[in-house]
Amino acid sequence: MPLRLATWNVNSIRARIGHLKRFLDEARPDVICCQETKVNNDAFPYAALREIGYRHILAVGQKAYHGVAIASRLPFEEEGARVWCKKDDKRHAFVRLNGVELHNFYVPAGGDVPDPETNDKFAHKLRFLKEMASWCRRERVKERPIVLVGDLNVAPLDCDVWNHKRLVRSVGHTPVESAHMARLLKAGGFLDAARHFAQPPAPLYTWWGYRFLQAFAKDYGWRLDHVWVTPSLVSSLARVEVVKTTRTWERPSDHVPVLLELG
DNA sequence: ATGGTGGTCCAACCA
Repeated sequence: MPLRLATWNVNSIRARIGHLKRFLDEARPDVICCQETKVNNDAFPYAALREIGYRHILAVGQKAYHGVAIASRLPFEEEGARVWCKKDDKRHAFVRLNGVELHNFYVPAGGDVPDPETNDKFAHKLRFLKEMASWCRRERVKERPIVLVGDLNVAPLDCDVWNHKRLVRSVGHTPVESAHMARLLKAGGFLDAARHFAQPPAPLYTWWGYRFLQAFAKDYGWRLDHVWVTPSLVSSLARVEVVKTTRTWERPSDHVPVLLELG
């Protein structure tokens, strides 16, 4: 039975609930993983999602910042969340469904200056990626059927940003971040599923910033949102699609959804 | 070289 999964940094699930419902109606994933929900669990829009068939919901939220959620048409066989870097800032949730473990991450953005000595946010980001890698080794992630998705806030390849040369010193695309991500991929034995279908040097982006108004029109994008699978799931990979159209909707999230289909 | 916008929640932080 095919399984359709989506990941989307919605940049506030309450501000984006209309877009989220529209996307779910059009793309019809079985499961959606959201990041930056920016809402406490007691104010989470459970009813709006249950009304359209996503009856199983795991919200891991807090007020104003961060927050992740998983909403599903299929029941969860297990669910949970983990604290990373000893900061309980709601950046991870996981469920098991159809025998597949699904991990939803929101990696710290890292601030403006790519120097861990002077910028605590950048140091936190690197620590977070390192801790993810040691978790992969400790939990023997590569031996299990796992899908890891989310806003990982790193565009690791030259063709993951609109201008590599110009952005190579910018947070999100520095060599040190790309190296951390490469080690994480290796530690979990993950395949970067989006790049399985859109091989370099094909450009592929999931985020176009708000600050420059023409960013989307000029395709000044970054690939910050990722869908990875462990080796036992590689043979069932059917499709990955970046759904750019949501970025054209009124008052959009700066990120767009990524769809993953396992056949 | 700089600043630009958007969300949360009403000042200032984060992205």
